[in-house]
Amino acid sequence: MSKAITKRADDYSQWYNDLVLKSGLADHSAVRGCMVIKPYGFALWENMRDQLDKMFKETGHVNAYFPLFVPKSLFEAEEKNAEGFAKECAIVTHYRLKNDPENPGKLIVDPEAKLEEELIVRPTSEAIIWNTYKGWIQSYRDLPLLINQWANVVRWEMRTRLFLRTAEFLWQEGHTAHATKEEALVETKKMLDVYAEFVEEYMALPVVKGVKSASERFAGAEETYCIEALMQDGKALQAGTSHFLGQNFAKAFDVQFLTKENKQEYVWATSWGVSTRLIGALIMAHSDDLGLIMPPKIAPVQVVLVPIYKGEESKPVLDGKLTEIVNGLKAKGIRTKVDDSDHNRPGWKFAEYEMQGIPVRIALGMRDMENQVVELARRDTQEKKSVPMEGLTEYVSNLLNEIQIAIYNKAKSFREEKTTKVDTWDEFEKVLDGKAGFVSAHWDGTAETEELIKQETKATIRCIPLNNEAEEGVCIKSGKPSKERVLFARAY
RNA sequence: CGGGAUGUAGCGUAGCCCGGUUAUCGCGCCUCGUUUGGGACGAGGAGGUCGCAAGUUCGAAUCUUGCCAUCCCGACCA
Repeated sequence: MSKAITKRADDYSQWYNDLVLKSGLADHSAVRGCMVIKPYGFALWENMRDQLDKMFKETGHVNAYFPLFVPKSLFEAEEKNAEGFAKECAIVTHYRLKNDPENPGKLIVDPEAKLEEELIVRPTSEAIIWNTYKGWIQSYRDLPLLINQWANVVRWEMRTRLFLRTAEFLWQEGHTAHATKEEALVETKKMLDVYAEFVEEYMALPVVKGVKSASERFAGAEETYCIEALMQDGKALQAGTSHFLGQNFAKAFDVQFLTKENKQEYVWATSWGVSTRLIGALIMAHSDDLGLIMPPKIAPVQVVLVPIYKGEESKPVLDGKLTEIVNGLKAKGIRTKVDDSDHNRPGWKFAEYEMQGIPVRIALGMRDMENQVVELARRDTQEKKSVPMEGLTEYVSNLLNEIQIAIYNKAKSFREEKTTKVDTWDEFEKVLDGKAGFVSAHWDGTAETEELIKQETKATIRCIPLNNEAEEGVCIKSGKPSKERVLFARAY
């Protein structure tokens, strides 16, 4: 019975959904718009989280934790931020249930237990954090304050999608305070670089670093930097953001410090975050019709070993050899799994671990024992070959690195092939509807034109790339002059 | 919240139009045995408020009404 799933443009959503469910990363939950992250999916998230955490610490940040609930009065303090999130908040209004007098055995919300002030379940933590920072910052000596938190947040989206847009999701959010604008800007860009490095090096996913147009900016930010990735259906995905918040939150929460010169000044702020959405990006960018493809550096299991028994007497022989191989791999820090269960046959196991995207599979049978080889299959290219047992650990270790690079290069050439420069409106529409992907085009810089383009084509400005070259041109829509190209795409 | 579709076992489904035995089939699950180089085979077995509620009827998975949920398309978004 085949579990194969097909990736076609017209049912990409279905393909994606099947992949998430069948690979064992996550399940739909009983709660609307939420998901259950299963152990395999969580192991992946832990690997990503640990690596990011390490990178945050290397750049001088420390972790802390702030409350889930934000009193409404704090939430509304920074007006733009509050307005931006107002339409997607879960709100706690009561604190007690009681027995339903009309319905024995059932509970109702106790109307007596209404909160005087509603609590907002954080959709992001700027408000509660800046309210706290107010008490922590008095002097320039308290700065910079470089704090990150790993947390869950809730955004009551109309439409949800596994990993990409769930009502509750896991993320990290960094919130920093600085004495000067320049320093805060450096921090904003530094963290964008950290994200780009993580996503490219560890997730093998090339990204475009850029800055958002005003209308795509984070609510309450002066400038939003982002990394944008391209999925296999030609749609773009925002993979991470880093915001320069100016003094907006400092002013809203009255966070001032005394400078060396004994002057009161408002602090400068940044915030930055990535979420479990990155897992969605990983799935959509690398997978094929056989299932997931995990980049070795973050794969929960890097090598799976499958013995192929033949008769009772083969078991101790093969098990012994497998233990030896596994010990060698483990000594090199390689994450392994041995599947010696006898209720599934080898063919079943092969298909199953391909679905899970385990980068390397080693099969060992009596035939191999005679020849002192193993059968080694790599997930990304589906190549199979016999490799001598002698020097196997070294071979596998090198292969994992090679696979990591190969996956990245594949995704990168895909993106390059799907990035098109266009100079006319006709061409613009044609590319979006046919080839899709990123479209690099001139834009007059106005929100009106941006909105018009969005209305007519559903394409948005993903970003203004940071490494952009100055180039004189005319806007594809309005014909007005433009100094640089921006990146358009349809997006998730 | 607008437009469309769908709810039958863990999953996928037949039956519904035209009401009538014990609700169909496949996968998965459990037991025993034989197997194991690409998703094994045989025998036996467990598992169901047919989304919920009300109505019509001698009788409802099937007809009617209301509600709920899910998915897809819009608006919104990490």
